[in-house]
Amino acid sequence: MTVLIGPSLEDAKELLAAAIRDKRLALLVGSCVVNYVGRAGSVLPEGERVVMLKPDGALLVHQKKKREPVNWNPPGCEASVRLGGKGLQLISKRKRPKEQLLILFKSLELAASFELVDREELHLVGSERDLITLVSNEPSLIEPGFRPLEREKLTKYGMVDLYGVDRDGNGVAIEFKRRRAELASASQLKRYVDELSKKLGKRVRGILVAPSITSSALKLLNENQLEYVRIRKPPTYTFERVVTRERGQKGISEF
Amino acid sequence: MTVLIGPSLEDAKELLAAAIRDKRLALLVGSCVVNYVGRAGSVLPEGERVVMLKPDGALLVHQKKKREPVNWNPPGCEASVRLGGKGLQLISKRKRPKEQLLILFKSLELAASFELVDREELHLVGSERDLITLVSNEPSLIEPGFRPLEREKLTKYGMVDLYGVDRDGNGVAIEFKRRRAELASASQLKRYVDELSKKLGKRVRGILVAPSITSSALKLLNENQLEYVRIRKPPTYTFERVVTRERGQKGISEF
DNA sequence: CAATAGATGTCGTTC
DNA sequence: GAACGACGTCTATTG
Repeated sequence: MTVLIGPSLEDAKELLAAAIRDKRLALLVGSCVVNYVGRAGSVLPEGERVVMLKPDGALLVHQKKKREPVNWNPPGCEASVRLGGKGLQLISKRKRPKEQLLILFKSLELAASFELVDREELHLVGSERDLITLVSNEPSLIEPGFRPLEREKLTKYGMVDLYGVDRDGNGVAIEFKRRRAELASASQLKRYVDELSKKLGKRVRGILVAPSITSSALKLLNENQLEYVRIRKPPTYTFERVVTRERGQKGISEF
Repeated sequence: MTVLIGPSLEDAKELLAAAIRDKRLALLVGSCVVNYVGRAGSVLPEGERVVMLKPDGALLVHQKKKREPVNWNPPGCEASVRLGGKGLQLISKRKRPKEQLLILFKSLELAASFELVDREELHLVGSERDLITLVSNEPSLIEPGFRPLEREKLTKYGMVDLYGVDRDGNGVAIEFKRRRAELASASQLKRYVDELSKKLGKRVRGILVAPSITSSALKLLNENQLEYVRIRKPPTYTFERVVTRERGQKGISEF
């Protein structure tokens, strides 16, 4: 660990150069101008920000608000540092797509580098994948007689989360959402069902499984004879069926 | 600015408490365990990370790789700090949706807080909005005789980027993408066109405008009599038309 | 607040 | 590398 408080631009340059060379994480706090050109382009006039350069080449510029960096470059980029007449330049280049981020420091409050030791990875539960696994192992949660056949079934127009057959032998395409389903999800399901029923030459039902749904998404489902099954989030995991009636009215029946 | 190098947990707690109280940005580097519960849930065993607490309540936990924080809480959250038997606890709570992030520091290499002075905002060019403005001001870029009528036209199933009429009086719905158009964009356009033609009771053409398109997205367009117009990115801004032919063949003609 | 869609989205996975 | 979709997406905008 190296920490410089209120360093000169020269000293900060040395620290940065060493951090890049030794693949250490660098933190800079100071007044800078930021310039980006690539997929889009941006200018950020001078102000005080926090800059983080990671060993994998990721570069973040954070203002004092927001979760998102105001400017950045993703992992895999090459950083270099240069001392020019206008200040300390930190340049990060990306090959494909070609992008460049230039941070020009006018002054620095802090420059530090760290050898972060971290062999751990995040363990996350509650993703869409978990939901699909749950239903695959307990298909009756969807409806009695439902038999899953294929997970991530590839169609010409995208991948169906779960494909199977109902008790009558109809195809069933299921799209899962871990949060409230919106128009895009209903569109997505419709796209799969259209393609599958055409390809298989038989009736394919489409079911959207989500904890809740927007009214227009539900309407889109109704108008296309698609179905919605509500699943309550863990640890409850209750399933309900929203019955599609004529004229887009809806009703809920548990089973 | 306050900087503590290798501080005790007690000293770090004081610094953090003051930073929260005075709405200063805090930076912590040290060994910690991170626990999250909310929309999903996660556990991250002990390791060295960088933690950033912003004055707006945003909280970021960064590992040494990736652009994304491994855990976080968005702006608007309430942070508090506590010294327990197991270490220094930094707790961040969100009201809606209810979420909680707990960072438990075992040891610290650095604790610092800053009063960032920054009145500047990012100026970005090259977004989708810029593209729509360009075409609105120069409609012939789409085709001769195209007349834009409404931007962000609201339909029952979403907003059309640009709506207008062609030289024959047909409706024209245009969807813009600043990058390569994929299946979702084609679906989106189809959804708008289906709805608009039904509502208006007349033929409504659908045009997807993008710098490039995936083959399956183009096929979906073709199969639904939708069109694709290629636009080269700035500073070039050239338009080409990809002619939709029978049987999904494609051709390109400039004009 | 809900809904909708963009984003320099990023990231993982598969082909 | 291209395509496709999830993400604790985040963020802005509009009703």
